[in-house]
Amino acid sequence: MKQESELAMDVAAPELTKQTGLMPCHGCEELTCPIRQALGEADLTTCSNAVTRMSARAGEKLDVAGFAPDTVFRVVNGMLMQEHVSEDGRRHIAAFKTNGDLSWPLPHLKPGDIREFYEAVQPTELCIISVDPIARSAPGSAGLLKALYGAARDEVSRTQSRMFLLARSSAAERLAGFLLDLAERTGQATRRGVELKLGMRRERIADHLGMQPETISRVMSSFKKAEIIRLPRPSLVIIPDLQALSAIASGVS
Amino acid sequence: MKQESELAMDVAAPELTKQTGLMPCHGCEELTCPIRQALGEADLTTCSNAVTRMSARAGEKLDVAGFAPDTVFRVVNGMLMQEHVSEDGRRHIAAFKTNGDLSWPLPHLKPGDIREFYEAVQPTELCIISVDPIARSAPGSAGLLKALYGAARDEVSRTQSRMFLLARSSAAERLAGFLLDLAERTGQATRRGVELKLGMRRERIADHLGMQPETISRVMSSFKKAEIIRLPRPSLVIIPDLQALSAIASGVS
DNA sequence: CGCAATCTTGATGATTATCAAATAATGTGG
DNA sequence: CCACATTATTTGATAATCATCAAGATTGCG
Repeated sequence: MKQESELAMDVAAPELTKQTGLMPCHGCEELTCPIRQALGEADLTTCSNAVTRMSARAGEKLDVAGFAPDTVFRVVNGMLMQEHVSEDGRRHIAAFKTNGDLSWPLPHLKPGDIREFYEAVQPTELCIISVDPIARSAPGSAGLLKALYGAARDEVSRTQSRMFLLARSSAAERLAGFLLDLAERTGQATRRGVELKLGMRRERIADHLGMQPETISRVMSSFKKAEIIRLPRPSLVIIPDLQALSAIASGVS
Repeated sequence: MKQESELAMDVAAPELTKQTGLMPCHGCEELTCPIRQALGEADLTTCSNAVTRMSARAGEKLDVAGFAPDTVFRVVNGMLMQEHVSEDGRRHIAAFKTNGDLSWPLPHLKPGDIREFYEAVQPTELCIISVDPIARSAPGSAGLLKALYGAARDEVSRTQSRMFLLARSSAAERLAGFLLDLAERTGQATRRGVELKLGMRRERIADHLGMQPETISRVMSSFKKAEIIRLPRPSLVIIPDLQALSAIASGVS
């Protein structure tokens, strides 16, 4: 059950690069971003260091320990893994965050608690947002808080669904659910079916689903044999029939 | 793995009783309640049906399906289980909510989705709150949203810790963690140690931890034999040394 | 006190983890 | 672009953990 502790944690001193310019969100086209919406054009200069836009190359890690508790991350594009690691090296990936997703750093509570990291699966751009200064000064602050509250509520719902999955679903159900989730978010519809590029290794999928990489591999093979998916390469999944996968995910054995 | 579907779901048409009086929070002493704080004394009459106080007897169930998406529950006292049930009867208890805890109803998404119920473990009083009308009209609305946002963020953290537990911990670790959590929230310090009254059956603990009741029983027995706990009755746990339990919870095997 | 529900314990089975190769994919320098 | 080294994935054999089934033992309640 225990995993080897990767003590060489290899957290790249965030080589994330600050965006040029000090006016946050100025000229940003992300219209679904709650911060962009709350900051009227007029106020783009008022809290110049409340928002930092960064980019991360595939594989880069960001140690979240130093961030204030009012911080929110927003993934602009690409994909970020939200990783939780315990003292003894056990690992769980709480979420794969993509386009427009928000993420809240886990507060560091007692010693012996889990630590949080973010790691880019693909080249990723993200914004690191300090909520407090914006909420204090910006005119659209009420709307900002409302939007953030709604987003946090949505996150609660998602994590609760995932708790159910982790508590009460079989290996096949978990993997089917994961593939469906990713397919909805990043899949490309083709004439063969939905094509899904897995940017992460089996080990990371296992960490997300509370399993071992060998089990991921075995279930993948079983799906392939049952022609639920095609698997031209380990990192490319083609789903001819989403409903078939969906049936497996919801436990129609 | 599948559990028998309890089709006779036995959801008592909420026999919850509306509190007398239409002025929400009037005279309410719950000073930690974010709504109570946001509603100035002056405005207690403005949104008279935004808050409903109810009480539930032990075992009563509340089907949450009818509530608007801006609803929040707040447990005043007692204990409420937040249950998630799938079509085929598999069940997960997302949380045991106690004093002052907030809970947000899970939105009902697609068919085949999990359904949510709340069930009182003990006699419980709770407030059912419609956020929108208060947020629109009350003067302390900014503070309300901020408090709710903070509470939702905390809930995200808790559920993420629980995901880690469900994904990566053994049966003994899960149960130890559960007993610690309850002990902190409802335990009574005595000279023998922390005394913990379990108001729920083994089956419900199992539903919370993603296990079977027999396994709960076995792990309990093993704790008893190792003198980590004493168990005078099935529903009474005495923890002489919280740290011993804590060590088990964090995987010091 | 006696019944019904709950809990405990034992025996067995299913699922998934672990260990160990073998195979396949990916990247690199010539 | 190819051969090779490296890393990731797959597959097989076996073990551990937890679930399931089936009695008993307790508990709590009327």
